[in-house]
Amino acid sequence: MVITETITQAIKTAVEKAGISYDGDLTLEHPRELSHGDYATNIAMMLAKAENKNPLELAEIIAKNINAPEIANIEVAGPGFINITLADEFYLSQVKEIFTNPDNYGWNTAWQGKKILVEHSSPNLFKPFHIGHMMNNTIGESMARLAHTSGAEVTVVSYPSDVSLGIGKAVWKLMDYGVEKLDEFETVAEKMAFLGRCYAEGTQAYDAAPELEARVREITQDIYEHRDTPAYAAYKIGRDLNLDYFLKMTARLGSSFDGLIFESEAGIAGKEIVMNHVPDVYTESNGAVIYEGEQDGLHTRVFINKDGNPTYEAKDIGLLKLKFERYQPDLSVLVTDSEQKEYYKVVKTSAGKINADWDEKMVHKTHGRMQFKGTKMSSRLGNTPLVADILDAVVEEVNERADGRTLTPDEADVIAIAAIKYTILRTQAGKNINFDPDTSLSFEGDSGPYLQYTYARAQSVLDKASHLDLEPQLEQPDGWQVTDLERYLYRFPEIVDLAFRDLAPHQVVTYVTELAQMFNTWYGNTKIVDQDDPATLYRLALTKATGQVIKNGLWILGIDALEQM
RNA sequence: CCCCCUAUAGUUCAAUGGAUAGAACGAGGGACUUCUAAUCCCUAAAUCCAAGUUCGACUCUUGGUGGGGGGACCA
Repeated sequence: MVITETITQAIKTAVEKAGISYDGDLTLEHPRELSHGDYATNIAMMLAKAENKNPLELAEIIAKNINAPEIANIEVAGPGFINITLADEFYLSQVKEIFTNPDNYGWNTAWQGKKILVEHSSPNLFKPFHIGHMMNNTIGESMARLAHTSGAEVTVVSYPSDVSLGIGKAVWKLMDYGVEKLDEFETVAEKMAFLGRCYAEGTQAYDAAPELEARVREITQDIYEHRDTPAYAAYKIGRDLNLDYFLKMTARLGSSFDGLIFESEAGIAGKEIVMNHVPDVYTESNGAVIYEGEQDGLHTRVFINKDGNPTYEAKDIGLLKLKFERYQPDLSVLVTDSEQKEYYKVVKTSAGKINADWDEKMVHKTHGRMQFKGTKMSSRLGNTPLVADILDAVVEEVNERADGRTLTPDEADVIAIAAIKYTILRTQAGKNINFDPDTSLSFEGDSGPYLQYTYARAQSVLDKASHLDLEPQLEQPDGWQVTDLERYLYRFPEIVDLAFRDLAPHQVVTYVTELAQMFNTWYGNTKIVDQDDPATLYRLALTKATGQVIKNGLWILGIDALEQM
């Protein structure tokens, strides 16, 4: 049985023995201070009023009746907390767990046999891959990995925007420059930057010159209908370049996709569904088909415009259908920018009236924005930092900091990505991040590289021990003083479970950072490898266990651990 | 005008309604002949304002103020 359940049961039994009937929930938490114990419950304070007793006295009575082999000590403290300290054998048993199943330590089976679908990193082909996409990718990838820890079968999809008026504008600009201009750029990144410029400049030109509208609409239609025209040919070139670049870039960041669902596919499916549900779900208004969100406390949105074309809303309905048909998920997670929050509520609510699963089995998670010193970025204006540029800059910074070490280009890349991902994931998803490339990216203290460094440091210790023929041993030596590490390691599965339930990677960040700090402090005042000290072997076990938990935590964050740095 | 989100050290972030609000950066002071100093130790420094609920509030409620997002044919 999981330790939290064991203790919860022991407390419930104790409450019963104290002659109190109570079958509500009770909170079991880790006290902020390790000196207060490993778990604490506020049950006495909660019951005191109803029982008309002093909370401290009540706590004493309950505490006396709590009994479990895993518990070493129970104390009543503060306003009526019952503090529980676990037994040395329990800590040891958990370190053994880590050794038994290292690569899956922390995972559980709550969703075994079920399917979870995650959609993230959906690009707009022709728009550059900028920092906002990186936020989405980082957060989405981590949520997908959290889903994996639950034992579920996880499928990851992306939903590229391959048709839109905006793309028509970009293609117009591309043709205006001449498609052959693409050949002037050597690297793919430069070609991408150029296409991004076409998108921004095409939009500007369109806004400034109304006479362009007819031509742009024609191009857009060429794309929709795959007409054999120069515009469609130009579009194909740009689209394929972008898609290829997108897949390579996300792979570099550590993501892969099991499937792509294109906006053009979803549009066709969506229009049909929406039309089939007029007037029971959607209604006609001013020539358009809308959903009246006011009936649900939301706002009205247009699903099919007066030209008969599906808007993004209808496309999202089509997307839902395709997702549920193709993958039959028990839970479908969508990760987008928070600007789509209110919008998606309308889509989701209306979708639920067509198929209840589309609402009930669907979770929309949003992430905040990167704000650059208060300036909202806008990819449309083309002044947004591109992921490629940011990575280059950070890699350069990493190499400067390497300070005598030899880093391979891959290692520098992995460290740079860790630094960026950490800044994104440390904050609760949904909140905006104030990003200043000069100061936000840290390589010291709370940072991705700090975690990587701590892991590498642990490996280095193990390495040294190994050369001395010293191997970790799972046995607490006589007179062993339990360390903070042991009292923290066993919490990892709890943290992972909590983080999955809320799809909140930042909880993993916080935990792994604290664990790393504990390890480094321990490292600082303990000589781990000491041939004359028999406790060395158990210290090596702790070192190995800690490294493993850091590595597993980093995996959830989508950050690679380095064996040395 | 309406709806949603948000406000914590100088800065960037933590804190299932609990005990003395934690880290990191920056500032000041220390620690490498010893397992990796991208590290560690010490010091100073914070809950937007006003009411309310509660044994107990950064957390919940109401009203302000500042910031962000959204509000019919963009995505």
